[in-house]
Amino acid sequence: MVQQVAQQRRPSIHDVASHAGVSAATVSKVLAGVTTVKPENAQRVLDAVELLGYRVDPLASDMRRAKRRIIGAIMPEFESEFFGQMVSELEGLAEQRGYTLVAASSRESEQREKEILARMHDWRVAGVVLAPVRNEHGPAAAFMKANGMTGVLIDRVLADDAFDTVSADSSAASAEVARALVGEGHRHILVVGLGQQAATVRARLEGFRNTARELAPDIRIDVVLCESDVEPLRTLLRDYFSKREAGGDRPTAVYSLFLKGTLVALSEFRRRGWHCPNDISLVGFDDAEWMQVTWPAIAAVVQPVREIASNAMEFLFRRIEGEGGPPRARLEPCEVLMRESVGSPGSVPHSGGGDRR
Amino acid sequence: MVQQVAQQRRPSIHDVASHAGVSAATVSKVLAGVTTVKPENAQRVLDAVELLGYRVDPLASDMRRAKRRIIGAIMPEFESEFFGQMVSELEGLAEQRGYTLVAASSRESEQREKEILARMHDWRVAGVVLAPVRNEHGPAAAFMKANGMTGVLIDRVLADDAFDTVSADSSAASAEVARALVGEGHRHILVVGLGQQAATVRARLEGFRNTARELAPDIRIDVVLCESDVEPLRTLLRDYFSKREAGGDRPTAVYSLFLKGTLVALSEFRRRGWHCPNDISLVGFDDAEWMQVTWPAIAAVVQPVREIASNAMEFLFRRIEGEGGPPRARLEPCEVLMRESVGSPGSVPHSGGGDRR
DNA sequence: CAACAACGAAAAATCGATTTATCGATTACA
DNA sequence: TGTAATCGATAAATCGATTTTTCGTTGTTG
Repeated sequence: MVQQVAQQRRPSIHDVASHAGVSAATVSKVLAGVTTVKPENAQRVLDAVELLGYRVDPLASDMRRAKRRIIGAIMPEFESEFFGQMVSELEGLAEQRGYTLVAASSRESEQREKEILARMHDWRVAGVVLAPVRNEHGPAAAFMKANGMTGVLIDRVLADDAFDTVSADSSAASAEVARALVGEGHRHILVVGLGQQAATVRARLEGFRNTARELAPDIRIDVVLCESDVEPLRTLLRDYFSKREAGGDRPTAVYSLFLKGTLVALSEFRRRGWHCPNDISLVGFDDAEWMQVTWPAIAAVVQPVREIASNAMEFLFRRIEGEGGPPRARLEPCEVLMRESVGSPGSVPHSGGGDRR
Repeated sequence: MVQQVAQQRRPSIHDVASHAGVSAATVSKVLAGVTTVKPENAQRVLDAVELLGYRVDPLASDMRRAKRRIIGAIMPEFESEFFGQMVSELEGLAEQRGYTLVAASSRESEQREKEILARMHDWRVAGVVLAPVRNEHGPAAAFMKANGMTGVLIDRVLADDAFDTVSADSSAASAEVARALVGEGHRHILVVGLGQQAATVRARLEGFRNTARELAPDIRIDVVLCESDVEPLRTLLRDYFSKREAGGDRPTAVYSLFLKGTLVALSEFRRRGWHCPNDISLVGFDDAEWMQVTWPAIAAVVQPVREIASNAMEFLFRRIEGEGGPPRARLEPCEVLMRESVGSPGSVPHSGGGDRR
């Protein structure tokens, strides 16, 4: 039985060694699974470990290695389902490999992002999973490059010349959204995005625009981008709709390229008393649990969080283990859930409930 | 200027020492702000630090202390807004004090919770902020006690004989919800909860029930609890409503004691084609961003995340600094946002939009 | 002028592990 | 029988800091 006494000082490897009547080196070897230890001694070590309730101090253990068994994860925020799930997945995957995940949030600030990265470098983490605030060309990625850090870039990123990247296939998903909206008969669509996420926004926008124009050359696509913060979008959107409504040529559908945009759009619809899909259709990039229980259920692009996480970790650990070769850029396919918020322009709403995944 | 060369090995304190022509001990003292160093030498040390771009290795630095400058945070999950915000807040507060926050998710498993705690103990964290899966009497808290760890319990917890606790004042908030619902004329209300969160659920339920009965002695309060998992709740709720509808005595309002319950309730309403608040009113414990943009906006109890986090950290650091005295149990007041999902039984919906906080 | 306090900095011990070098005992081989 | 190879285990070095101890100078005082 383990001796569960509330002792002030935890037993060290030397305590185990003296209890077992061997040296600390021998204890270390037994615990590392080295076979050149006499079975009898090994057993005595294991007994002493059991008796004292000894556990290796991961900090001390990591001291002697150049790379510590720590993976750093930097997310733009923790508040959203997407990044919450991402951290959760990454945590599990790191754990599986005997690593500890240390997660930090950059709070959508590139300045903070870099500071966190510097701190992770201080910790001599074995690798970093970075979901950059803006894109792969930010100061954080530059810092990683300059300091020879091992890392993977995810989410708001397309490809990089130094790091492996993993992200959702925004372009393909957007093309599918375009097919759906054009198929429903929409010929005037507003796309809402965050300009800051340059690469991703471009991919999503182009993927949508190209397919839409291909299917309906006469289509009109308006774009409202807000540069950095989300809050200005509220005003931008309000002004946009006021102008369009005055002109009598308002869009019949909105495609939001990011979650907060979907919320802002819904908020604006509610302010104007518009209902989906009768008054306007809505599709959002990024799914959330609530979207399927509202009236109407909101159509959304589901990002493959699990796949992104597992590929990112897979890539990362290969690099940690010294694998060379050019950086890989991986795109994971998304699922598009067409729910009740989408209908034909001026149609009656769909019947029946939302999907139940 | 800092020499930003991608060097293979980072400079150690000895490198700085030899560059400055002093001993490592002196470098350490200068960096710690000890004043017994000759100004001239101090300057040379600082110059060498600048030149080499030296930064202290936090792991090595922590080795010599009994408690490391690491705070562990254990949350039941990362996916929800509530715990996401919580981690974000805790991270900031730990950072302010020069500590690193290592967050882990127990994934609603007490088994995992204890394992994580053991790992944090291995790391010799200075303190732990634990949001237990169930309540303060779980194996995790017992482990902390048995090993003399410093910690604070938050959220699903009321009071403890060993640790400070900080949580939302569920009881008061529930009383306010009761006043609102009874005030609207509801006399048959269903309360939905998770039995596993014993203490919290009891506080929320009793707070609601006591006030409701006080205001309307003839009120009927049904309770549907599901023990551990959320999924069974879906079935329980379906059966409950089927039976009630058959009996012709279905409730006119639902109060969900936790977020997922609110989602399940909404999902069940949608399945039955019921609309809030005409067919039924709904209030949920725990607010989320989307609740104010839906039709109708969902009434909710807003937990004071920031206050819980800052009090928890405040308590924790006081204990880390050796403060004694009996454990404190702190309750933070909630805000109740009565939105459009609440109305009088059989009434027409409220006019106007949702709130814009 | 000898004795002693004060000061600043170097040397050494320490934290808790891992890894390399070393050492003694046994076995193998010439 | 003497030397070499092998085996198992220990001593010692190492990781990168902090903290305690020691030591050499200066400066002060009786």
